[in-house]
Amino acid sequence: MKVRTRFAPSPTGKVHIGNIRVAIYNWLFARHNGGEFVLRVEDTDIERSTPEAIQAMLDAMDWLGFDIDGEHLYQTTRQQAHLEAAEMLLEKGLAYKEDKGGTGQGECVIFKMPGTDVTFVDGIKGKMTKKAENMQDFVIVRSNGTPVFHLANVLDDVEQGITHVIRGDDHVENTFRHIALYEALGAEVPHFAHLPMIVNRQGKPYSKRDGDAFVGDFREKGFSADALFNYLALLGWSPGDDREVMSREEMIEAFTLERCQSSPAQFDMKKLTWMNGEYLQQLPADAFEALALDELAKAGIEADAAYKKSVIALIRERVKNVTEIAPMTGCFFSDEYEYDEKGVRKKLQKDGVADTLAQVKSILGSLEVFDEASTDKALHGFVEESGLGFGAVMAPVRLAVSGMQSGPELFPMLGVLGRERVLKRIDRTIDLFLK
RNA sequence: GACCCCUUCGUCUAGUGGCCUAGGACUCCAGGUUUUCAUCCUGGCAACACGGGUUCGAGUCCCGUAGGGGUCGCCA
Repeated sequence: MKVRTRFAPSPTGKVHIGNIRVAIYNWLFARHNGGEFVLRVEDTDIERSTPEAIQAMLDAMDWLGFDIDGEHLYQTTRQQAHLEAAEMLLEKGLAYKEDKGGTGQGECVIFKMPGTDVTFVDGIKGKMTKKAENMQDFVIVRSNGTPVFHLANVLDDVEQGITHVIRGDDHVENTFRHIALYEALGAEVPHFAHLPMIVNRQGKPYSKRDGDAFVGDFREKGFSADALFNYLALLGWSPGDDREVMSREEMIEAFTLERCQSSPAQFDMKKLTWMNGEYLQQLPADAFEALALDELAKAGIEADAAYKKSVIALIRERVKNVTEIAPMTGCFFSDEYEYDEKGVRKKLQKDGVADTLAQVKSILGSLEVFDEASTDKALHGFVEESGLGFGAVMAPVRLAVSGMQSGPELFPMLGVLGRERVLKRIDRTIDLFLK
């Protein structure tokens, strides 16, 4: 039988990374087995399942590059079928009506547990058993006539032909009940696998307070979808060798449930950041350029196209996250950059620096051609003649033309900035700090 | 409290009875490269929760203990 897995989110707001990780594992499992991966929108909570929330969820899936098979199933369209199934269970005596707890709200439909132990083999945790005496009957249709999650979920999984239900740890208890439901319904029981949860820095499950755990937040923070996908896939699963940065094809090829961890994993922003940098560095030069150009546009930076490209090439190797690009290149596009205070104190405001900068300015001003090679040669010459150390000359120059203590290599930077800017900035620096 | 589950470096993990004086990655630290910062290279710190078994031999199997998590809704 063809493997078919599903992702069944209730679109009640933002998509949590814990949920998306479950989707990733479902997707990897399906693809590894040449099967299908479908989506079901559990939108029965009318209050919170707004069109916007549904769209946000779909956007997140799309951004992460999920290819979803077939049509999406919206649970609200299935209510009739759910109710008919409940009716059938009632007729067969597998469920009964009762005003549970005597609330006066009217009668609800309650599923009768079969009175036998329930056992299943979890794809991750192994054999799981629950004794009959530890399980209770449960409501499947509310007294207001609407189906409850358990009924809807099971029926829809049957409808969609789901062969493997891979979901969060928090569903383990439900699974015992669901299996009883499948059997009462005369449906084939699928395989189950329960993934442990992701926990926060304190080792606790994510709560609303951990506002940084939504897919959209990572997107806004400049993480690449591929890096996030890869990182999340590795949070609780490993290919069994030392590979970490992996393509989707490699992950699909290596993925098995047996290799999934059965204990919770802690989310580590530092490692995600590292991985994001790896993905950025792996990018072909033109792809990186396009990305960077986009960032500059977002920051409202306008400049000559060729100039922008040469600036981008300068910072290419140092970027770990696209959001660093605009701040890092600020001094190339505007004279209004800030000076690093500490750098000014340590490198600029020292005896002789004014004189050094004046000499550098005159040397650079008299160059026939002004580019990386010529500035390199001229300033090295000056360092030797003057007997000053490299640092004593280069650090003030860097600070003068960029305001920063660190940054791209100095000579390429001078070449890109061009003579006019460089000379003007040296002048200004002397005026600002050395008079 | 009852029921279910989990437990290898700070973190993610490899490990399916001998290849483990426990390997990799992130982080951190030191050194090298670099005019500077970053990159890069080299090295370092750092773990089998605890206690009993089983076995010639246990991180690996069994039993306890401790700690952690999940569930116990006419939520999903």
